[in-house]
Order: sequence, then structure tokens, then C-alpha cells
Amino acid sequence: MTVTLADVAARAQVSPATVSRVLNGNYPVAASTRERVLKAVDELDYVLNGPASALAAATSDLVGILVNDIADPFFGIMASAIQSEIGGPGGRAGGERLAVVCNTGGSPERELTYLTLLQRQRAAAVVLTGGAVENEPHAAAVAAKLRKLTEAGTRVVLCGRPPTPDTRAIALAFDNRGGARQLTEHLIGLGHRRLGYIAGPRERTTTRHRLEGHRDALAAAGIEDDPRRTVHGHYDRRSGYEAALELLRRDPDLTAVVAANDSVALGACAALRESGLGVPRDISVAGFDDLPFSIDAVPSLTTVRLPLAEAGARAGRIAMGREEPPPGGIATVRGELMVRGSSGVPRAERAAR
Amino acid sequence: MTVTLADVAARAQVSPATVSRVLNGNYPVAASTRERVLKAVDELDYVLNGPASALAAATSDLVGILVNDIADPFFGIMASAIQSEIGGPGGRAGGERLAVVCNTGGSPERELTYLTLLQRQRAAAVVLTGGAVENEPHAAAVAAKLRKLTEAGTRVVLCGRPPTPDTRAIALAFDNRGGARQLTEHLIGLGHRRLGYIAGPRERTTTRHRLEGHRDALAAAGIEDDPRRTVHGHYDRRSGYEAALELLRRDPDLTAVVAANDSVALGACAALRESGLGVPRDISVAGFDDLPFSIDAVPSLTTVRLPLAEAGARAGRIAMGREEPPPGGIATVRGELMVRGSSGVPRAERAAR
DNA sequence: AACGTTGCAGCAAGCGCTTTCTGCACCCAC
DNA sequence: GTGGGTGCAGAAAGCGCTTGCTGCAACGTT
Repeated sequence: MTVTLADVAARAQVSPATVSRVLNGNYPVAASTRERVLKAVDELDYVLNGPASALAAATSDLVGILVNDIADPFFGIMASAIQSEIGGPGGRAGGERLAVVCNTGGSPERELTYLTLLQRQRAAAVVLTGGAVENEPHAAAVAAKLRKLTEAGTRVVLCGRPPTPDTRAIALAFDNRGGARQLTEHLIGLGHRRLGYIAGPRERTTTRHRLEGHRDALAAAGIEDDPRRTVHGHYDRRSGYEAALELLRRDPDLTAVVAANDSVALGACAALRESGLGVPRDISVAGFDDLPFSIDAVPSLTTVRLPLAEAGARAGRIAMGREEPPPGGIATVRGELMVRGSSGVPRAERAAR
Repeated sequence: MTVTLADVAARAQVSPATVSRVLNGNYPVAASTRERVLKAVDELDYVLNGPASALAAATSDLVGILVNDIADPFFGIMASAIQSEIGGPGGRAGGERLAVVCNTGGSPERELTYLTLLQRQRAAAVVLTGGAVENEPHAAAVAAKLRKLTEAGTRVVLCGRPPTPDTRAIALAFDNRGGARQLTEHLIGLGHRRLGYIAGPRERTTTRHRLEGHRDALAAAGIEDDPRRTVHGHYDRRSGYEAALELLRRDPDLTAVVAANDSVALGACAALRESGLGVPRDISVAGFDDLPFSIDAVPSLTTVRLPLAEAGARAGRIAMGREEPPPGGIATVRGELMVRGSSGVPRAERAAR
């Protein structure tokens, strides 16, 4: 029923081995023979059986990309960049690999199950993006899985995710801590002293690192870190909206709000505006990531730009073995402070001048 | 080196056949035996070899999701919904299927190659999202490919994409034409008579349908459709920015701009604002899709909400055979007009009152 | 002229699983 | 006590491909 290698071989009057070699192009085949085979392939509309060849060759052309939330452009941008380097059809890479993105939804179990599924498919490489969960048993389970994968020859790259010790995984980590620190320093430099912070979910490395950077800056400026000025939520707009209201309730005199990311910041802006506060006139707001829509917000968002596409592309190349991994298998990717319209000198400061 | 079924069988003192049956659960196995096998699986940390089982069983648990641009939330949201229904780990579905999203980048060739790759992997189902390219040879090639896929037993579902005749593909098409018409009717109802339109790329069905809806509304209101009031671009912010400037250059007296989608609309807003025009004071703007950020724009965007998540979920269920396909294999999904801050009564109209 | 070399094609042995068919107990009914 | 079920496990034949090895011309070398 379905066309097989043997059918092609028969038609081209050669052995199946020869057809296989023509298709894989890793063995000398006379030009005339090759042509005959290709003609037969074309005429029969033959499509290689992936599973069979993966089984025989003990490798596959599948590359997995794990993301926390595919509906979030933060991950979409990275995934897109990774995929374009992986090859997939038309990518820069030569071979045709099936780059597939798997949506974990931030769930540790799903993450693990996807890794198992990819292991089962004998994936050629796996790229994990985004922050990790800081839950000891889970982290250990993931580390163990990654170790197994690398041992089986699968290349593992972490993109925007902290290194996993005792694993041969390559890590390109974002300098969330440093970026957050710069951002808060910028606000402090403008004269802000009462800053609220809307953090992401607890137990995520990204959340912790950004929060630490914020606190570093406060500490360096000798500003007391009132725990009441920090609220935890999710990495989405809605969380930002609610958290901003909560912060305002706790301290109506806040002059700035730093958000865990841009979506959160935009939600916060909406809440502040609805509370009758002008941004940045009455209160400054800052985000993180610099997603495309941030520049379009009114006022445009002060934030930290993370080179998502560049990092993704690099991760993709490393996963394909087309770029040397960084020394030690670990590289830090820095962000860049983008000062825009949503941050300004606090009201009191202006009055004093 | 790697653990195989036979190893597990040896350890559990049963035949490989029994182990296979325990793992697949589609054949009676005595409880005591099953337990012994599972114990051995656990102890050896056995992971099934996907390619091998796919080869032997002539089926695989791979489900492909094709998207035009994974960095665009429009596709991200649909992909996420589809994936959650496909199962993947933790999804509602029982079986563990690997739902993979493939980024075509809007390129017809890549689309075709991905389909071949999925065919090669003997995918269980394929979901294609987003508008199709209206290029005759390409459309025919895709149709042929889809036919092959369905013939081979792969379920094919089109989500937010027009039906493909002569194919057994199920189609859930968005009513782009109707939505666009409603939107423009709304603006006309407010009193607008000089409307600019920023269209998407030519040759895409979505672009054409939305444009047709817009023109339908104009025609119904007896407004002449000046071709100079339509500019084509891409479905991104930047295009919107540039196109808006171009439209203004061509006719400074425009009172409204309708954009191909929300990102384009936001880009247009930015351009208008920078040109000194207030939205909606001087000029109204409308988008399409109602992506999450649209409500956050200032002013919030008047647009047409497309039930992306619902449609995606439904497509996913159909792909999994867990929901009956619509009669005739074709269903139309309607959008809903969302009137918000970016559209208002035109200036002249207000003055006249 | 005899003997390596080289270049290309075929043979055949798997890769690790699924599944049909066969086989063996064991139980029930007559 | 025998014949026919019934319930479970095993033997073995592939699934469609890759690849190490062998084979055989045709060529170059001394």
C-alpha cells in the first residue's frame, strides 16, 4: 500500500541499500545511479519512513524546544529564533530537522513528561527555555533526566535558564539579577525612595533573581527594604493589575512600581491610571524583557531589554553543534536598560526644585 | 548500553511480548505479572523506544501544529489551546501524545516541507492554523499533501483557515469577512466617511477576506472605495506604523483607520500620535483579533474578538477524535465586535452637533 | 603482464518493538 | 472422566530502514 524503499529500489533497478545511500548522501554513489534513484523516488512520490530510519540509524532528526507558555511572546520569540537555527525546513541549517516546541504551561510534571517523551523519541537535541522551578525534588528529577539525555547523546541547551550542576547541559543564562539592579538603580537615581515591587511566582529562579537585583540596588542606596512593598503574582497582565492596587492600598505614597516583566508592568499601569494616578507624573513604572509591545504602550515602558532572539539563535546553533559552547558550558547573557517614558522624577523631587 | 524491552522482560522473567502488552495495556495480562513487569521497568528506568514502536505498530503519537509565526500571540494562543487538548503530558487527553508546533514563518515552502516531515514521522494528526497563501501552485501542492496525509490515516484539521476542497481535512474557518464588515459598519455608524485601510500581505486569504468585509460595508453605505485609501503591509506593528504615515500622506483628512489586525493598529496609533493626531479625538482606529494587549493600549482598541482559544481547543479535540467534526467537515467561527476607546465620532460630526 | 587500488553496488544482519498465532493450564459442564 | 471453553503467556515473524562487509569491475602501477 504505502511505498517503501524496496519499491523505489525495484523501480530504479538497484538495491535498497543504494537507495538509502542516495537519500542520505553519505556514501559514494555514481551520478547516473543517483539520478535514476531520484527519478524513481519522484515518480513513486516516496516519503521516507521516519521511525524506521530512526530505529535503524539509532538517531532521529527531532529537536525539542520546551517553553513555559507558548502564548507569551517572551517564549515565542525565543522559540522562533531557536527554530530558525535548528533548521527545520528552510532554516539556515542544511539537514532537515523537525524542530518542535512543547508547551509545559509552567508545570513541572509536564516538563518532566515532555523530556521523557523526547527521550523516547531519541531526540537529537533539546533546548529548555525560561526560568526553572526551584523545588528541590523537581529540580533533581530534571537534572537526572537531563543527565540521561546527554548520556544518550542528546545535546541539551538551557536558554535563559540557570545552569544545572552535574549535567552536561550547556547554559545561556540571562543576567536577571544584574538587569533588575540596573533598573532599580535608574529609578533611585531619579530620586525615588518608596518603590513597590511586583514579583513573579515564588519558587521560580527568574522571580528570585530579579527580586534580588532589585534589593541589591535598594541596599546599595541605603533604602530600607520594606517587605510590605513586595507583592507576588504571575507573569501576566492581570497579576500586575491586581498587585498594583494591592501595593497602593498598602502604601498610597509609592512613587514607583517595578514589575517582574512587561506584561505585569502594563497591567500595573492600567490599575494606576484607573486609580487616578498619572504615569510617570504621579508614579513611575518599569518592566522587564522589552517585548515588542512595550515600546507602544503609552507612555512607552522603561524596561530591561533581553536579547531573546539572539540568545535563542545562539542556543539553536549550539544545539545543532554549529557553534562552540561557551567555556565551562556556561555563559551569561546581559540585558540592557531601556529608559523610556514611564519613568520620571518623582513629584516631591520636582516640587523641591 | 541502553535498556530495551528484552532487558525488562528478562528481569521480570516474562517474554518481551508480555512487557509490551503491559506497557500498551491493550491485552489482558494477569495482575501479578503486570506488577512484576512494572517493577522491572521502574528499576531499570526503562524508556520505550519511540521509533521502534512506531515502526512496529505503524502509528506514532506525534501531532503536528503548523503556525505562521510563533512569536505572534495570535498563533501562540491557538497553539496553546490546541496543545492542551491534544494531551501532551498533563492535558485532558488520556494518551500521551507529543504535540509539536512547527513554525512556518509564513513561507509556503516551509509549510510544505513541514508537512512532508510530519508525513515522514507518520504523525497521528496535523492541525494547520492561520490564513493560507492564495498562490495556485502552492495551494494545489498543499491540498495534494493533505490528501495524502488523510489517506494515510492522519487526521487533518484547519483552524482559522479556509476549507481545502477535495480534501478530507476538517475546517474551522474564522468569519473574517463578516467580522471586518461589522467593524467598518460600526465606524460608518459613528459618522465616518473617509476611512483608510491597512491590509495585510497580498495573497493571504485572511487579508483578502478582511478587506472584502471592509469593502462590503463601504458599498452597503454607498461610500466610494478609493483604492488610494488602502495600503498593504505585513501583520506587524511596524507595517502599521509605516502604512499609517503613508495613508496620511495620501489623504490628511482621513477620519478613521482600520487595520488588518491589532498589532498593525497599535503601530498605526503610534504613527498617528507622532503626527500630532489624537485617537479617537482626531482620528479613530480599529484592529482585529482582540489579542490580550489590545485592551491595555491607550486608548483601548476597538476590534473584533476572535475566539482563538475556543477554536483551538475544538480543533485539538477534533484532531484527537474526541469531538465530532462539524457537518460537512466545515464550520464557521464568528468574531465579536468589541467597541472600545479608540473609535469615536469624527471631529466634523461633533462640530456639527 | 601480474598485482594492488579504487570506486561503486549488493548482501544480509540487525535496530527494538508489536502482534498474530499457537500453546498450555485450568475450569466448567455433561 | 472427557470435551470444550477461557485466560493468559510465549514464539516468531515482521515493520522499513541503515550499514559493515563482501564482491567485482576498471583502473593504475611496477
